Amino acid sequence: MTLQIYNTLTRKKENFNAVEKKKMKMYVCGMTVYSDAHIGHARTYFAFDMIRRYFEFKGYKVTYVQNITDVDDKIIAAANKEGVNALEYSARFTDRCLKDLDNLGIRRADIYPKASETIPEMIDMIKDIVEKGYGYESDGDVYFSVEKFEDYGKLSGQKLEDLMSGARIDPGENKRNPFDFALWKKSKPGEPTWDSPWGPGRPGWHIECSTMSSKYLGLPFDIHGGGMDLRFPHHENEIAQAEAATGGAFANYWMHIGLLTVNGEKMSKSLGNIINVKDLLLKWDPEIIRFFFAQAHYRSPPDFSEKALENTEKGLTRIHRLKERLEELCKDIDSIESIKKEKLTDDERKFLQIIEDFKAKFENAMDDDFNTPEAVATIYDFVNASNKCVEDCSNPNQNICKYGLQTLLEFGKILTLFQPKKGTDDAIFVKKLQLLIGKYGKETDDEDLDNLMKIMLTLRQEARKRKDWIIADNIRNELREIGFEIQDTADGSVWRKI
RNA sequence: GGGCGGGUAACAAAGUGGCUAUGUGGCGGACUGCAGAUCCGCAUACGAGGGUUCAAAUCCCUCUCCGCCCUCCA
Repeated sequence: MTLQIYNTLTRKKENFNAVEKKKMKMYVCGMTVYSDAHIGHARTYFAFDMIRRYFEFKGYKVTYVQNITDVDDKIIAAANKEGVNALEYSARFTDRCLKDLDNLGIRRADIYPKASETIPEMIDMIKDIVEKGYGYESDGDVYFSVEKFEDYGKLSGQKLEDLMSGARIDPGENKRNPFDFALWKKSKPGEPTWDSPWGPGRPGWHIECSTMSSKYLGLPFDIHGGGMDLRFPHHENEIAQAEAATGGAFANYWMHIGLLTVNGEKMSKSLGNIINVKDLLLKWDPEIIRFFFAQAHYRSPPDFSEKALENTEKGLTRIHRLKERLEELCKDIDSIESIKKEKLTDDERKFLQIIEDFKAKFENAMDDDFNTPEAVATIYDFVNASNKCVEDCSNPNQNICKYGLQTLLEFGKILTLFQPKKGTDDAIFVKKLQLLIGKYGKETDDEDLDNLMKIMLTLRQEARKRKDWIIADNIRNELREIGFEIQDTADGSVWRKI
């Protein structure tokens, strides 16, 4: 199956055809940097990270550009309130926002162009637009004339007259049509200002994306994306500007990410329910948050809640358990030897088939417009089938286990799973274990986690032998409290960090 | 008013003209000293009404309800 993408422009799923063979060039509208990154940003950039990863998996060389809007009304307002320079202010938040997303485990784009560093190119594009008759100057401002651009409305599926009927926008004294939008804004006191053929001023919002995308990717490029909210007017205007200026096509596929809600409500400043990434990370493992995103299709609006994260965590743990189980089963081998089918037992052949099914189904799901919920379901199918298989075989073939593990890791990586955890400090666990061991009358200054756990489990095993279930259960509970889960199996007790 | 997208079991969330989605939760069983993990089994679905079809939750029509966008927003 070939990769299909739902294109907002045509409102259909289309086969993906790259502009340049085996390359994928993607531009995503980035953050306006005047406050910390929130979970809505996270959801959108998770989606594009996943999309980029899947293209890489498919063998594409990806160029991913995500702009930083660092010149904007809200930034200026916030900076003025604090009495600092607007560009310094936005530089500070650029750093903070990108770090928030780093901490969430979302991989960075390849290029983060800033509006403030692309002004000359924007002025050039505005000049082209005006020269070709699509823009006009009006008292130091420059506007785009939507009536001149025949295709205006093609992305959002609206005609100009439709827009007019429900218009609630300010006509604007200098505009010829209420839907005309600013390409260049005349300088006002207290604002960052650049010189231009129309006098001092600053760029309008929409022009930066038309300019930066074409500057870094060339036209046309493959995918242009952003949050659902940007479809109109932002993306509509971007198309108008770029295609008016160049006369050619802009982006081939438009992708829009469904907006996240919080406890069933739209997330907004006025409702006061904005959840910052920083705050969320205080309580939740980033992998759980990312996996929560993966469980909803990128075009649907997921509803965020603590309950949802709790459920996500439980499911994710099952996947991790299988991963650990397979790791244990194939720990003696470094790499897979070629698997000779004719030499396999029935059970082994069955396991191999489970893995092959998993591969086919996972890729099919992802090829179908990045259907991550279905892809996740194939992971669970794989988990269930593997668990059963491993249980049925007394001594599973290590090569096949390794093959299954590698497949799981490879697909997990596309969904951003299994990233190395950030320095969990063992020292605190060591300390707690030493104390617990002391409580049961043994002293140790051993600082090796495995050794300490071995001591604890031996203590418990002795209690179990003399059927002292109270001590045995206490030890199990106390270990759980300090972060270790104990399971008694036929081959003895095993532990894992919670 | 215009545009877009939805209504699936307790909840979340895919899919689809006939074949178990999946996860969390619930019930029963195996295993266990108990628990946990794991496995097996069970229950609860496709907003309403028409139509097409051998067969529709899936296609068509009508109705209804919900969300988002049309103002800054990922």
